[in-house]
Amino acid sequence: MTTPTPAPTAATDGRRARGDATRRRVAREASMIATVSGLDSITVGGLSERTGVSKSGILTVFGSREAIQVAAVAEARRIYREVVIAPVWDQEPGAPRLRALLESWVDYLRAGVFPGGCFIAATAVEYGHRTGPVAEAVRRLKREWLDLLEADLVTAGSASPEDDAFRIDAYLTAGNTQDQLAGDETWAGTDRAVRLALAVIPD
Amino acid sequence: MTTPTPAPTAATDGRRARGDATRRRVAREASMIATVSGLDSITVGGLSERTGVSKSGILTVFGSREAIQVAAVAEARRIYREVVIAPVWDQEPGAPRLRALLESWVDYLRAGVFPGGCFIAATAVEYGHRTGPVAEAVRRLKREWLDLLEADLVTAGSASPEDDAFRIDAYLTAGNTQDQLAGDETWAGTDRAVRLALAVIPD
DNA sequence: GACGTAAACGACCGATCGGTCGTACGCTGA
DNA sequence: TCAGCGTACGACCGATCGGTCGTTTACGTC
Repeated sequence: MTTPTPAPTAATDGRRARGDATRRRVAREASMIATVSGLDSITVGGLSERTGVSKSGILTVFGSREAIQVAAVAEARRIYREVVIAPVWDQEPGAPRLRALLESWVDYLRAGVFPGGCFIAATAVEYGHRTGPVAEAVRRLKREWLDLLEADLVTAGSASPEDDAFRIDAYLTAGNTQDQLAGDETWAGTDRAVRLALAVIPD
Repeated sequence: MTTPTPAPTAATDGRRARGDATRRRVAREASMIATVSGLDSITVGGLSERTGVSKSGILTVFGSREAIQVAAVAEARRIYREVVIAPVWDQEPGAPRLRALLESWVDYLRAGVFPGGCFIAATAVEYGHRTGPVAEAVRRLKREWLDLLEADLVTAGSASPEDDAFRIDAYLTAGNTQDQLAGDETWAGTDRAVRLALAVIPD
């Protein structure tokens, strides 16, 4: 929040400083809603209530509801990279970084960064078979995550990196779902997921 | 309200034959919609268009939208038991039945029984952290499936049936999601899932 | 064949949806 | 200082949402 907006698309032009702040606030809230009720349940009126920005104010900045959904995915990606990936990126690539990544991921879940658990897990299923900009953004996000796992698995000397990335992702996703379903705070699902995922990593 | 609630287990009472037929037709269509767009996107108007039954006609039989969603889960469970489980139930319990179950599951996906892939995978995430009758029905369905796997894993002599049921379910769910995301008809995700799942089964 | 009741219908309700429009405010560069 | 543009607002729009109500249809029972 203190970073001087290294925004990917948003203009760093001083004239847009005010709008960018609103953009991010709304997009951030939208990403929160998405993990709880899905990207589809994002409504302009709902965002207006939560953020205090008027409906028309939100729509002047984003243009359409679909643009809000795309921005929500982008913001979730930004948060994900900041909270999960960045803290472990200085670790030695391969098995050590993978192990650190798993710990970081479970921390991110327990910290309640997103109120509805893992953003990717929540949206990948929902928009799996749809078309359009939102679906594409979701697809890209999931693909990016799997590629990240696979790259470090290659470095770690995995005999079948693609299979192993699939397995690790499957465990984490299933663990997240189980914890969401159970509703309790024991994190039994993610605990099991990380334990099984660690067994996949070579060495 | 004073909803008639024509019994959860469809009455065989002759007087209700007509209503039951409509009930099933609508519930079936609702379950199809749920796999594609989620249980939340079930609308009375949409069901009316697809089935030809009027909006008020649907609501006189079900009473409320929530009742339709619950019925959709129940109908999906019925279909699932009929298409996936029943055909392999005569197999020898344990490893043989588990292997047959995996093949049956992948057949059920490729046959396009549900247009949006696996019903359980689609709904478990969506209603994971909610409360109410619909969420409870979804939870029960998922629990039932995991228990089914675990029971046969115990018979098969698994050293840790709970872990192994978790792993098999995780693979299948992730495979389903991957195929939905890819959109192609190669079934690469479910192929991989079944292959990895088979490796989990003892013997 | 008459009767009773579940089933199905069309019309209609208030609420909310995404989105438009005209206007007012405030910051920035000239 | 002032013009210009990005930002934000309230009011309003047609469409659609879940649901209600009174009436009509169709079927099973006697």
